[in-house]
Amino acid sequence: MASKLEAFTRLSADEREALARVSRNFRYVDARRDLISEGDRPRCVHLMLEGWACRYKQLPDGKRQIVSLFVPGDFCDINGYVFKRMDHSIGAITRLKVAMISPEEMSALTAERPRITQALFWQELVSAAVQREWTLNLGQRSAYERIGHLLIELYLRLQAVGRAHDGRCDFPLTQNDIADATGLTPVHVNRTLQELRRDRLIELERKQLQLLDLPRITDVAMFNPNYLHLDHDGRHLDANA
Amino acid sequence: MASKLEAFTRLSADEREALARVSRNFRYVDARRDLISEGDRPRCVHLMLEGWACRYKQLPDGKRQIVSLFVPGDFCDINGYVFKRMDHSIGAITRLKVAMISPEEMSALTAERPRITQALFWQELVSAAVQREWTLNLGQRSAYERIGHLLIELYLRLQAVGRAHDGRCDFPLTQNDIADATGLTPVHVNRTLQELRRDRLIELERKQLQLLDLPRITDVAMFNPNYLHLDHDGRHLDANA
DNA sequence: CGTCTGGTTGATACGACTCAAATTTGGTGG
DNA sequence: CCACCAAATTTGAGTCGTATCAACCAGACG
Repeated sequence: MASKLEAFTRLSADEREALARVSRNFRYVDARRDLISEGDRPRCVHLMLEGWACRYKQLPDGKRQIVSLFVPGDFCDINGYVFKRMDHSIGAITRLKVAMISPEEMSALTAERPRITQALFWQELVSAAVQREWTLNLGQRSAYERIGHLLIELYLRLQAVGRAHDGRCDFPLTQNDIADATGLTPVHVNRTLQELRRDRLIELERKQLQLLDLPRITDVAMFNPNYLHLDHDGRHLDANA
Repeated sequence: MASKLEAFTRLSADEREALARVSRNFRYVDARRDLISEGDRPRCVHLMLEGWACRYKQLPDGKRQIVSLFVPGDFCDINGYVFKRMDHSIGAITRLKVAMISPEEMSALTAERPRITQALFWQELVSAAVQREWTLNLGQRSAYERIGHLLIELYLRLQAVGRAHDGRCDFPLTQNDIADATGLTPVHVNRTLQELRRDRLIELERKQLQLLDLPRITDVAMFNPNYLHLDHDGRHLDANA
């Protein structure tokens, strides 16, 4: 498992071993199944080992909003178990391999390992920054920009964990999922994707995304990578420095 | 200062005293001034003592999105100083009285005071939950519901710190601010507020908001207070229990 | 093969935006 | 206390982006 934590700071052999140990207790979840649902009592932290998931909220009238996406290496709800009840659901986009980490294991993992603690903390802060950027995305960008922005973000996040190269990456979201994440209708997502293709900015088929011109799409989607904090501000924690 | 922390757990005299001490180093900020701007290097935690502020992000084309609002008792960017650069700005809505707390003071405040640490942590988690709800708000609700939702949220948050009663509270946002927070145009906000007034759901003038029928507006805005976690899950930390 | 899910197309409707101007409010200085 | 100015709110007319509804199509799968 190429933990995302390595994107923040290089870990020592011991730290890596501890992470691997905690990941040994995993399970598989079918695509389109909930890992945990709104109203449930949270019991453990999930670490995504394989596949994509999403956090979503639903309205009484049936409308659904995907509020976050999780890709391999992401922890979800590190602190979730502090609340008595989930105020949202976590659903599998694809078939999933996830580690289940109990609060006790979590404490054991972080005790005496400040670099891991710090890296987890870091990831939480980045998640919050991403959530703010999504707010901006939904509030101020057009459909075209919004979808472009989403594609770039996911590409860069996958790249940070070694799962994207040369503008190419897996992209298992259906147009319906994209609609739920961007606050658009599936029909309009379809037409907008066609526009992006026509403009030679992307190719997207068979769950494979290719960004054809990263500088240009970055520009038209007004994508500013600041918020991902990928510039390794955490280097000073490098175990091998 | 009626600290918002008291909304989560009752504090002991010592804890309250420590908070008061740390609040002694405050400054005033004029309305419409930035407390800190995107790109700046964060240097301290801010605690809102008086007045309202917002967190916002701006796009190259000039569009602006308010991504969070801060009311008295809120800490902003408790962990902000972990990042090298701010990925957003904090602006004063009204004239502001804010405590400036250095990272060192922050450590001193929390060291040996687990209830304060816990309460701060709690507030961060609630902020994240609010951010997710805003994502839902922007993505799935109509203008009418969206504005209604915002009004209810702020009313309840103010109520939690003793600044709202009987459906009434201060509401210093201009229609322009509401527009920036809801992703609508000021003109449309104006018309939608008129609708809410016509439907006898709210009164809003001279920066005073009155919710005329909380059950009904809660229903039409599909407001579910879960996400604010106001149900005192943190009671077990009560210093006086 | 039929069925299902995901993707595509067309026609039409409507919610929210734009632009421009008028009006009201609140603050400031004479 | 009034005159003035800037900021905030309101109104009107016209447009546009996105939603809606309803088919239809393609590939995957049992």
